Amino acid sequence: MTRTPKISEAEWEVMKVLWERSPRTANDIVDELIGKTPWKRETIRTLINRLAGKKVLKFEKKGRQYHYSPRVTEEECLRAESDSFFRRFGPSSVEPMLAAFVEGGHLSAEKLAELKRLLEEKAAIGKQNRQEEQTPSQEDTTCKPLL
Amino acid sequence: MTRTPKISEAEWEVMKVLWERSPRTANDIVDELIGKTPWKRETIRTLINRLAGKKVLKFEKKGRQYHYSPRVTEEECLRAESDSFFRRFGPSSVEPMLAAFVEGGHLSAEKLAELKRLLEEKAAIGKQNRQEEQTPSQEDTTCKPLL
DNA sequence: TTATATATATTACGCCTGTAACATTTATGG
DNA sequence: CCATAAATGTTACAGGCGTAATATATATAA
Repeated sequence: MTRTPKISEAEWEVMKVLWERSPRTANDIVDELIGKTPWKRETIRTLINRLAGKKVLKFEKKGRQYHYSPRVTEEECLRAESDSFFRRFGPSSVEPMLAAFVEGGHLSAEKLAELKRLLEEKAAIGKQNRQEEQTPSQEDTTCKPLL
Repeated sequence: MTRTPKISEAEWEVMKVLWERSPRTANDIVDELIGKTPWKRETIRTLINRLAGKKVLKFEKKGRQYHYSPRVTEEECLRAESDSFFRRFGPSSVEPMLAAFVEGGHLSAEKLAELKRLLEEKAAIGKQNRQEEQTPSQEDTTCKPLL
């Protein structure tokens, strides 16, 4: 899928259970989300249908019921959300954002180390690119032009 | 302001011009946004009014016109957005997010260094907190319970 | 074969958002 | 004092989202 359609907040919860494991029947999804959320079965069904409508889920009929699977990966969706966040709030947003993450205390020391490593790695690539006049280095993973 | 109300994407553009400089008259805001956006004057007026309705702008009447100022800082709004992003996408989102930022190539080497420093700093504080058994350290800025 | 259970499909409804048009008030120049 | 311009205020309207209720189709048990 080239461009991931907008997945709303509630819909995202549905996607999460499917990313975790799929294919799954509607009831299976419903059962998992009841208990995790305050939603009625019908609400969850609506979300599933909307996702299917957006073509972000695929399904095949097995007897009387459908088995759903994601048609987009969590990675690409997260990527799209990140890009969107960035477009929306601008470069100056990154630092407060990261600060919020870190201060939220949700990040383990390992995660922190990992992020630091990521930054170092990217800094190195950046430097290299600057000398070599823009070698795109790997498959271009960019999604779409800003705005 | 304890809790920043939701500021929509279009509204955010209005806030940006006010954060840049304020107070400003409605026309001043309009003039700046026409040219930067495809919006009609009326549209921008609507956005201003909605923001005022949300009490996120304050204004004082000077003669025939109002002079608007933000009632919330960009920092606290960004903070709220970051928290929300994080709640929504979970801890596993942070790395892809940061990766997207970095790979987007929007970040200068300086910014990268700054982020790294931030991480180091927070890692140190984290370590300290862990020994001291969770000092909550500052006013609780959390927004609302998850779901 | 038919009633029942169970799965899916259709419809609802109010709020928020993007995007304006139209209406009203008011300061100011004549 | 009054008309006009310029500012503000009111209303609109469709599409997305949260949150369901209701209706329909269908497999299976009796």
